[in-house]
Amino acid sequence: MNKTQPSPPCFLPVEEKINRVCMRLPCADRQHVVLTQLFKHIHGRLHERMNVVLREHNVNPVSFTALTMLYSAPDTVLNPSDLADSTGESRANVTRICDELVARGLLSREPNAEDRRRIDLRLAPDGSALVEALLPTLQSRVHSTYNVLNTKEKEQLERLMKKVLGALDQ
Amino acid sequence: MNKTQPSPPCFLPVEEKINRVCMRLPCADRQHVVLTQLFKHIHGRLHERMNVVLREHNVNPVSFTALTMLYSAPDTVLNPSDLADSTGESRANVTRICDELVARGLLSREPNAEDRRRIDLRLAPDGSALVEALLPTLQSRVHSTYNVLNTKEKEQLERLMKKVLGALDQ
DNA sequence: TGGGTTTTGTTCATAGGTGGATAATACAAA
DNA sequence: TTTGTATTATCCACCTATGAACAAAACCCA
Repeated sequence: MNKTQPSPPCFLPVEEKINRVCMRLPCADRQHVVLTQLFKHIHGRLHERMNVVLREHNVNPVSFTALTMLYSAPDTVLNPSDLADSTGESRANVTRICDELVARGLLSREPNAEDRRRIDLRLAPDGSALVEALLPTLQSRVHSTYNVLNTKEKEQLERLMKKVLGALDQ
Repeated sequence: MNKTQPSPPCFLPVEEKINRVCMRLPCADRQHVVLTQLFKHIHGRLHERMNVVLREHNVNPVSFTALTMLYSAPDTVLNPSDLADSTGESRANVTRICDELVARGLLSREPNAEDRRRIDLRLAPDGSALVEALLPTLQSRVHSTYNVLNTKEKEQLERLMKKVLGALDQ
């Protein structure tokens, strides 16, 4: 059971630079900077890998997240602002994304009967089909990465990240 | 000692949606999707927090990372492609960033004597001063987040993330 | 019933970022 | 030397994302 994990080669040069910064600026906490950079790098790689898979189907990560959120919604219907909340994108961006998805026939816009300010975004059959086709591929080509961790490690990682996110939430 | 960490409120709606997706698509591994979303959300928050601090000094995160990498370099000199590697940005983007930083007098461009294709980017005194002024602020307003974790948990998190990054590296 | 305040979705100007083409230089091999 | 290939930095066209401003509709409360 290894206690210390060797830095992956791609991260070594970055870690060296962090070490040198901290030598010049003793106030900086090396480990905290390292953690932030790790988050940045991992997120970047994950995003890039998703992009490779999605680009083959002419979708970008944000559009795909939107489709997935719709897929999971009751009746596969959401309003643009729900979608903005779910995806973390700005409402302006959601408008643009939906323009494109509607043009491709992956979802439809319908006026909401109860509140005339609202618009119902409904996932079209082609949209459902796309989500069902892509998720397994993402599963095997992106999410499978986590299988370097054993069950206990995955649980630890989930727990620690939720703790950090909670602290970032205030 | 808590074994399970409650999901922070901001993440609950996302986690619910993930659960519903996985109910409709049993092939999807719920935990892997959750981990990926956690990386995305944490990275987003960290980036946003940094932005708040940096914007007060009219710098964006990429520019600041570039300045920091220069700050840590021997003689505070790097070539544009070194900088692209260090920051993870494209070389085209580095050119644009440096245009701006040079215009603000934070660094200078000098021809490299040994290889005339190269350009030496040298951190100017104002650039050093900016790094030294901003790092402690980032430390207290961003990196301090990690203090919700105790020493052992920080080490665990660092170890687990390095393991994941290593797997993403191939 | 009115008046102000919120919420919703959209538009627009602009900033940020990328891939591909390009010119200049270095290098390697015949 | 010459010739071809690689590398370096830059420029350009294009795509993506954001914040501010806006109009329309809903809400709230005196």
